[in-house]
Amino acid sequence: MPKQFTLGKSERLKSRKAIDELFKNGKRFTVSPFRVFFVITKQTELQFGAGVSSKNFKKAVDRNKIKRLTREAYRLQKNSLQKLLKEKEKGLNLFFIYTEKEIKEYQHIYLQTEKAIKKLSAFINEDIS
RNA sequence: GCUACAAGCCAGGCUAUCGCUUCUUAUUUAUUUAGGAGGAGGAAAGUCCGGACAGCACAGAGCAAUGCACCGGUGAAUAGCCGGGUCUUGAGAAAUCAGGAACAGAUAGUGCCACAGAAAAUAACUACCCUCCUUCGCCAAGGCUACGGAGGGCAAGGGUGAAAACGUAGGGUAAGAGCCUACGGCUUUUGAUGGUAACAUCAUUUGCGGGUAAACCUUGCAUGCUGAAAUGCCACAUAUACCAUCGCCUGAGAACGGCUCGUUCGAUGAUGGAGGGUAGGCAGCUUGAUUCCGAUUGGUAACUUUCGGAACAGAUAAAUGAUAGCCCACGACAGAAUCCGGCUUACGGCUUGUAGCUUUU
RNA sequence: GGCUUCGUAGCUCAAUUGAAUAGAGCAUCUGACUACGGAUCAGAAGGUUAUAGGUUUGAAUCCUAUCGAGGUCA
Repeated sequence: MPKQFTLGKSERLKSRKAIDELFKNGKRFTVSPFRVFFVITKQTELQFGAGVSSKNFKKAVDRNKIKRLTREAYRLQKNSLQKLLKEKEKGLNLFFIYTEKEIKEYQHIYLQTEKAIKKLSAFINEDIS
């Protein structure tokens, strides 16, 4: 039986080229602390990345903290997206950028990530129809 | 008890659940799953110094640029560290104690020193003194002499200023002056003694023409440049096309990565513009001048010799986390990116020592 | 990871080969003008020159360290 709540290397957005493409041509929307970039692809893969601007957070410790919290919230909630994509036979490239200037609590980040994922699944449904 | 400084140590722990990453064993071999082991710091930071390592260059010469500047030691090396000297600040009656020093040269040259002040640097001006001339005045008719002029003495005094041409005392003189003498201060030469040396002490000798070199500069010493986005290999991909300028051996330019000489190369050529393609993987990549502990050799010390033991991450959009519970001091500063040695800065707790203040006895 | 520039009134800038009260404009405050307000005129206040040391008789300026804000190199 495979694990559910994983976030391994293959599930992260790693290619520099793909990221450049995402910021150039991807769609975007904003949910409270995050600005979400995404692109719907033909490969059936869900790839995710997170980032924080060094202008908003000067200390590397703070940036790491936020990225970890974001990854954690995404990891526990990405299953619904994965299921949807399998049904529709599509892929998705995702990037979350933290835009607030203060560190929020995990609970808040968790809730906002949930909203973002709901919005994403709505976009996927529209794209198909 | 509080505060400051110095030294040393620690950098929350345990349990459960879900996760990340490296290595390894087994299973399967598109690779997945399971087990085991490991997984940020004292500053990982600032990038202020010094190296290792790598590439290019390495016939050489000159210029420039940058850095350093008391002595000795230490170490791979430094602007680090240790010890010493000199100067200096504070405390003290003193011995001494505790700091600080960018501590070569101002007699190689140039520049600058506001205001004030006569003058901020070859000493001029004023003032003073002597001789001569003129003669207002006085007069006992011999002379004396103000002011002024000429020549000479050049040197004390001149209220300022941060700073004014050694200080004090005496002699000397027409008036004066290190002009001379004594004491003191600084300085130059030579010698002796002590010390590896800086230097110290003593003797001898030469002087006493400000400050500023964190102004230019001079002297001595050192330095080739670049920096893991270095570099090597594999894979993939295209554009020997277009425009401008120069040039095709009477030579554009390139290399010697600051410049010049000089040397070598040099024609489907060079530079610039605009544009096209690729930005995947492996090595470099983590065990090395390594760090720590114990004993030991040498040394005042920094450090070091030998032996034994222990420890040491390796990511690549970038790994150490999240949630819940318990305990305590309720957790500060803060996240490796080629690797080491130092310095600097940020900061929680505990222990020890020193100093100060306060309270009680 | 490397290199490099800057920091002056609330704001935008001067003064940068060291020389004494650090200056200008806008904004602020007070007064005049007006029935009131604006504009205008007159005046005032506002600075530990980012911070801490040092050199110098004297530092915004020179030097060192720190803090902060940019820029740039594939």
